[in-house]
Amino acid sequence: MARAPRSFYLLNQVSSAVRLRLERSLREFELTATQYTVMSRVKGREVLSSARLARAHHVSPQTMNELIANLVARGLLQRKEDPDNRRVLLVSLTDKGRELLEGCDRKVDVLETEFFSSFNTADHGMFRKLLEILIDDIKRSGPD
Amino acid sequence: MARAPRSFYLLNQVSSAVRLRLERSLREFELTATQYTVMSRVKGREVLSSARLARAHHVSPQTMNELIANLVARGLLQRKEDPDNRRVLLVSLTDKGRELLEGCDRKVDVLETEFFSSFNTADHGMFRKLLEILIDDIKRSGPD
DNA sequence: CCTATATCAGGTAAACTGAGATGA
DNA sequence: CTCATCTCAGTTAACCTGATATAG
Repeated sequence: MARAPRSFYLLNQVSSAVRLRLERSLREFELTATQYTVMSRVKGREVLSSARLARAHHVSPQTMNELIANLVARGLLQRKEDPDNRRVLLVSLTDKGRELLEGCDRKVDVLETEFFSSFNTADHGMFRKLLEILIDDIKRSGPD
Repeated sequence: MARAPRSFYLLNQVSSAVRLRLERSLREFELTATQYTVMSRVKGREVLSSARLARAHHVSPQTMNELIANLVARGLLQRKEDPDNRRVLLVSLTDKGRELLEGCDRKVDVLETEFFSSFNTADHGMFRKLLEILIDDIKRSGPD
């Protein structure tokens, strides 16, 4: 009689499978899952600083800077001085970046639909609801 | 009206929060989350080869070998020839490894309980059930 | 002076590919 | 001969800490 696996273990199985599939899907765009996530976040907020992105992503400012520099070098992101604060460099998508991201999004939409295909509508709604409960708790109890 | 976030995004938020908390909890034992996962898997199966571990963990044999070599060097794992096949090195926990892992497990138990504290019993059961549905599907549709 | 932002330098763990040796 | 296992060597993306310069 084997003990029931940890919930952390189950969660990790699922999310590492997602990560693997995502990396594979994005390979044709020459984007890693991390880069895709960053670009998606930039798209959502329109303009924001590297430092803010770093906090949102829970990584050090150096790490985010490096990630962004790479995407800037590839012409997918651009940075320009915040008129309100010359110290701050606002990050945004270039046209090329926006176009690439749209291609990725279409492919990831398909991947996501496939991934949850064994869920019925109620299952999927419940899954999202439960994740949102956890996320709320994470934000309340310890964002940093 | 912002679009609802992707389910992949929600899942990633939760699992990266788990990862962060796990890394922090294990720091006192000088184990990374990956190393802890490997040791847990070794504990479960008692004896198995690096190659099998690599497949279970969806990483290349080289990566797993390196990971194991590190833990062997620290006296937490041991390898010895499979009597049935001298090419195969069976990996198992040392006494020191077993002891360390027990300490980790106790701490992770607490962490996990805290992490899911906003779930009631039904929520937690449902969450696990949904994850298990996804895992079954992953195993069926594309284990590799 | 202090804080936040950006950046330079250097380091690590965890992944990869490629190329080999060897036992079943 | 072939296949699986293990190992050596080299590379990468994504993280880290520490130290600095500067804008507000």
